[in-house]
Amino acid sequence: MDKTYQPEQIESRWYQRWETDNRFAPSGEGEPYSIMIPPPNVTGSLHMGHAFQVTIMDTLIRWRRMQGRNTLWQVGADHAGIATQMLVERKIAAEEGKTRFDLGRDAFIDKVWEWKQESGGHITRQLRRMGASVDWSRERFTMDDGFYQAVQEVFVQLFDDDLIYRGKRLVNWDPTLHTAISDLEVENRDQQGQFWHFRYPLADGVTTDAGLDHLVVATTRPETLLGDSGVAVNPEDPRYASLVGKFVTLPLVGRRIPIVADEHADMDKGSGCVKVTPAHDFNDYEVGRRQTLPLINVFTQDARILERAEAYDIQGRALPDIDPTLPAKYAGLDRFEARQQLVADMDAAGLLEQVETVNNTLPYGDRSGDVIEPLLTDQWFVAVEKLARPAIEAVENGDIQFVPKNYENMYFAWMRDLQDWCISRQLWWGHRIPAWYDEAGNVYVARSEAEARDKHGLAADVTLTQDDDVLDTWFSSGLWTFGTLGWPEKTPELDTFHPSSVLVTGFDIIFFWVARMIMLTLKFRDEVPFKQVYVHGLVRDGQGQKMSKSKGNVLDPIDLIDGIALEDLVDKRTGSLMQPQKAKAIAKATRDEFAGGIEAHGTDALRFTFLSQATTGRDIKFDMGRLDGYRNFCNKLWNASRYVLMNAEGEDCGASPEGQGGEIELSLADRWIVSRLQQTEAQVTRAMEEFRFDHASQALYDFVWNEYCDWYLELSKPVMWDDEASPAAKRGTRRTLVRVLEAILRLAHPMMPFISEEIWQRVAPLAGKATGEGSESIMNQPWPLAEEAKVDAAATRDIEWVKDVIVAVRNIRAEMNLAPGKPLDVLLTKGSPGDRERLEANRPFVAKLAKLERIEWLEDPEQAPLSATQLVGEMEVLVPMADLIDKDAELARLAKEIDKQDRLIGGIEKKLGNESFVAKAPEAVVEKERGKLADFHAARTLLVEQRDKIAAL
RNA sequence: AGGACCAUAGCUCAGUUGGUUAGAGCGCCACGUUGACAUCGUGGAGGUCGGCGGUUCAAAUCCGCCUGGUCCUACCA
Repeated sequence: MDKTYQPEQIESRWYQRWETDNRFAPSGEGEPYSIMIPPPNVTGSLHMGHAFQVTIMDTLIRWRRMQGRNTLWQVGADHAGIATQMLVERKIAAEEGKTRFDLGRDAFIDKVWEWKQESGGHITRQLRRMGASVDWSRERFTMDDGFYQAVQEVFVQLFDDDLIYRGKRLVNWDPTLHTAISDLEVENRDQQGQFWHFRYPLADGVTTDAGLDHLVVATTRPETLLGDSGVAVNPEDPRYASLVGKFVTLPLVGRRIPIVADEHADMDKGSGCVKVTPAHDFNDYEVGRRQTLPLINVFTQDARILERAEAYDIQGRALPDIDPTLPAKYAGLDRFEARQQLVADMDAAGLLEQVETVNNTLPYGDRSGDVIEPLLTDQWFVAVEKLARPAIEAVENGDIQFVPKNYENMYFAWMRDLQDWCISRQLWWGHRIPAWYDEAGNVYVARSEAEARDKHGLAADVTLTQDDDVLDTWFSSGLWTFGTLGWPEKTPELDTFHPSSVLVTGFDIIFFWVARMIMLTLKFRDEVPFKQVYVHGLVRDGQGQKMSKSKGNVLDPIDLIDGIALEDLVDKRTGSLMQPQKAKAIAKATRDEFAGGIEAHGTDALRFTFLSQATTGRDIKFDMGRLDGYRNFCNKLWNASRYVLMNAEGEDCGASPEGQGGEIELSLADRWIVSRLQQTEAQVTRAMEEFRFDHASQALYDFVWNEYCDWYLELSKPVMWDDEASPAAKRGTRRTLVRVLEAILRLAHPMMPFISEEIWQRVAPLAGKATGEGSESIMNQPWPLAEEAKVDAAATRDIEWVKDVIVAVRNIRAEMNLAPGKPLDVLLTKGSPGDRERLEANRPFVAKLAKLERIEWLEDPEQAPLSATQLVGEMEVLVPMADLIDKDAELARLAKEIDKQDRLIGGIEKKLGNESFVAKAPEAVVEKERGKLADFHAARTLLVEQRDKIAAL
């Protein structure tokens, strides 16, 4: 083995080997356990969030596989409609200077598939680098033929059950992408805006109670004035009661529009009058519905002003009686240009009463970054109410459990207030909606054109045209858990692996994805998609900032694994910025934070870092310090293994149960470490069951470093290196060294798959685990099971005593400034017979680890020479110090120590002096306090004696 | 406006059902290269657990209020 741990040399090799050996596929034996990967965008690349999520899933899968479960980790990718289409559009614009319209639908879709072929492998290669033990043979894509069949089936059935309908509705329209988007894809951003107060003249010579000939309405969106179809006042508002039913003349347009009473108008805001534009505002849409006002659309799909308005009733029927005339000067103007022009015109007409500056929020499309426009369009919707009810119940009754549980509230809150889901998108890349129209505009929904004709008895000469729209990406990913397993076919995989065991996901897509999966799966499978949802937090940078390209604080998991030079990192972060002026600041921040670039840490260290930071549901601030620390941990494990192999390879390790070479004798240390191993196994298993990966990793780390390496390996040296140790003792220690290490590796494997496999291959044969020509892998070894019978409380107490004595001597060395390597003589006194037995049983260990030349009992404590002292229980450890003591320094130190004991004693005496404490606290607690008091007193007495001795010098 | 979560050492975080001399890693200080590891070893310094009040024999832990931070939902005509 190399002297230092070199992750890059072992990681790629092992992953290939596992894959070739087909170790990721389900075993076909044992209780099923399955995880469906949240499908990443097919053209995307792996970011820190993926890496974190993949680590958790892989740890669960490897752990369950070792437990003998029949595990399936289903892998695949999402076609990601909008994101992918935008990407390819940008690409062809850059490379060929063309738009998708230049190419046409079919040619454009071919381009997208080409791009998928080219770049689709990127993220799968990165998943391999993370060590993800997914079953590649079952890889799926949401645009596969089979998956498309599932999507169609669901659409048609929902339509037949009246759960899908088509209608002209107000939707969130993205004027850049020319498509509807769902509420969830809208991002609300705070802005400073203006608030214009306009005068709307009253028609027919009517005046207000105050004698004015106009009403004042205010708006942040003057351009929508063109589409106003009424003015609302509150029904309770006495100021305007007489005006309800009268009309105003819409300025600049000249349309007569009614004054209606509606609770939407707030008496306390502004004038109490509000303009109503049902075709361009969601609230006004509702007012329009209640008051049967016409919907007057004045925008094109680019959000430019129409030449002639389009008027509809709430059912979407055209209203030919409404005069569609709009002032010609606005036609074709962009909404923001129109706004300026309109305000200027209102001002010129003397109708602008006031302009205020206000803070408001504006809706932005999360993909395009453009301001979203509520626009009246024909769209397909899922009626969610009926689907939501069982989905809520499934969580209420525990069929689905969220971990951590508080996300259930978030889920309920959203599900209780669900709007119908707009599923059509005016895109080309996606699942085309299986609906056909005849020339009269009648719609036929079916699995194919042929089926549509058949179902509705349409003659062959009737021309049918398929709907141009595609489905929301989340519609197809909502079928992920069963669509990947072959539904609508009846497959054995569906029977075996559905419902899946646990969904591992971020809280940000509970609404987008989790909720919709639950609804659709319950509807079509009549069972839940997964039994548990483990919700993890967001991976943020070291300062707690969200990682984003525009902030230039993104870390690439692959760079943490392989390392990256500073200049390359700077280039990566400052290249292709939307706002190039930020490049300088980003470059500086990067140089400051990563002066030497980023070293290679390896996948195992990265995974371990994620796991150690994976506390329940909280966001994690990614800590480079911990990454370094866990890389060091890998190195520690590596070197501990080198030590073990050095001592065990080619030797008799007592591998066979009978012992190959004869008797086996286990030392105290051997029994102790085996005992602690059982406890660690139980701890790690329990933590995994509770999804507490931080506790699991911590327990392993502590055991390996602080017990196995720091103590056990040191305690093994006297046996391994001492010629006087018996062959049976050497055999016992070798056997323990090897077996405990072998168990450690299995315990570590789900968290650190590569290093554990690499070392295990060398260690397993020595531990009696035959590997048959290297065909075995740690992946398929049994998960370590704690054996209660091997827990040895007496050995633990004895080792604690040995450690205490050694630490006492080390303390004295440090306090007295004695060189760590200088051999010392030590006296023990005031001990019990038990102390003497322990010393005799462990003398070589104490001597070796504390670097002592001699250890002697002092029968008469009164005879003690001037010494530095430490207490181990009742027993005193003395290091004679005659000439070496700095009297003043030592007196000062002792005074401080005595002071500390006094404080402790004072605290406990106060407690014990409190009658209600003694009366009400449990007996055990009181006893414990008494015990502590005695210990503190003993320590104090010793310190005082020592002080008096030194003072007398 | 409503709700959720968070506040513990310089930094990143643990701390089950109230009872610990409040922990870990990194960083810091001192000392140390003879045989697994300087990606290391030994020892150490560093915290009135955001503030105030309450419940209790006992509060980092339970309750209330306040402050600061993050996020979600809604509203802003």
